[in-house]
Amino acid sequence: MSQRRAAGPMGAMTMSKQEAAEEMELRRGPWTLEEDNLLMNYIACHGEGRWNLLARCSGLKRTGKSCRLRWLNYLKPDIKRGNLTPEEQLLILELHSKWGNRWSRIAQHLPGRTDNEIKNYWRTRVQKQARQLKVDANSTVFRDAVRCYWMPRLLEKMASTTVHHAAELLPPLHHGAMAAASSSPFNSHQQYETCVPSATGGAGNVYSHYGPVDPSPSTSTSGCSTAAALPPVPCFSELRWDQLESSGELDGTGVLFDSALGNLNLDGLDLGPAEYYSDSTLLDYLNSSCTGSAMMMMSGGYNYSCGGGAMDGDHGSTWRTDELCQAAARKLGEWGGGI
DNA sequence: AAATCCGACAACCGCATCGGA
DNA sequence: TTCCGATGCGGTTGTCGGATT
Repeated sequence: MSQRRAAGPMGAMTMSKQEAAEEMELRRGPWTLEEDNLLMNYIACHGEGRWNLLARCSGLKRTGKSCRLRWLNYLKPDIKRGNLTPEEQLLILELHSKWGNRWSRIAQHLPGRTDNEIKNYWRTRVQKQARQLKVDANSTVFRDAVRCYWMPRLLEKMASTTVHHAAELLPPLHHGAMAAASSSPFNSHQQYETCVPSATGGAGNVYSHYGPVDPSPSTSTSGCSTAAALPPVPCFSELRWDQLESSGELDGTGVLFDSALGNLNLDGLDLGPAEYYSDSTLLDYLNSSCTGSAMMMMSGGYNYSCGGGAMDGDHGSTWRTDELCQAAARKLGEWGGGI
């Protein structure tokens, strides 16, 4: 890394010779192993804090600020390295929705993770998705998208990596995250009934509904809460969306797949390429026994809806996998419809 | 094989706040 | 009460390494 100087040439000219000399000696950029050892040894002997004093007395040619940052973000023994787990990601999404960019506050709830790490995660992963969706990451619309899609996916990941009920393994705050995920407007059967578009309206649309994720472990017998019970599912992209003919008309709330554009829409908002949602599934929620689950797919005259108790497909199936077709039919049977 | 692009993350900067003199 | 140094926080930048062209 280059050894940048804090002040430009003109700034240096205004310094005293001594100040300039001191400034010249200050190191910047990546820390060396020797510097790390110096810092760790000093803190081992004298403890944390008093960073400017530390910087002066330790022999490090760094600012106190730089020493503090290096220690807190990298050298501190309880720092957790490696990728964020789905649990941690879920917690970040939930806490950020509550507190915004209060990184240090969020970090307090993720032991071993630093505010810097969380901030970087948000900027590189979450904001990237927002950019792709052409929405502001702090907008209500994006937060809803996170709650409706991202959180359920993380819950699925969590469930797939544990043999126990996910909720039982999580600290209380995670229940909040689950509740947020489950409170999606698409995750309540009651709400669904009021928001689902007409099965015969808007030809060419695909509506999907993510099944509820019950925050309460005690209600797992309903089948709604046990993400762990969801079967392995084929990739969403296997559905060959590109073969669906769509007018793109959206009626009511839900998820629209506009196959003409290849994008998903949420309540009229362009959510970007369908592939982005590839590992989420219409299918797993259809396969789940949750009664609140619902999905609608309307494409070029092939109109299906699940969850409202009706499903018609007079023009034949446009489902692109046998699994999805079977699951839809099964779900439809449960709800009293017919394919 | 070289050049370019891009994601990830460490580090820096400016500002706000705190606390002691 | 005011001043000033120390510390904390969030935004931004720079660098590195892997992927892609």
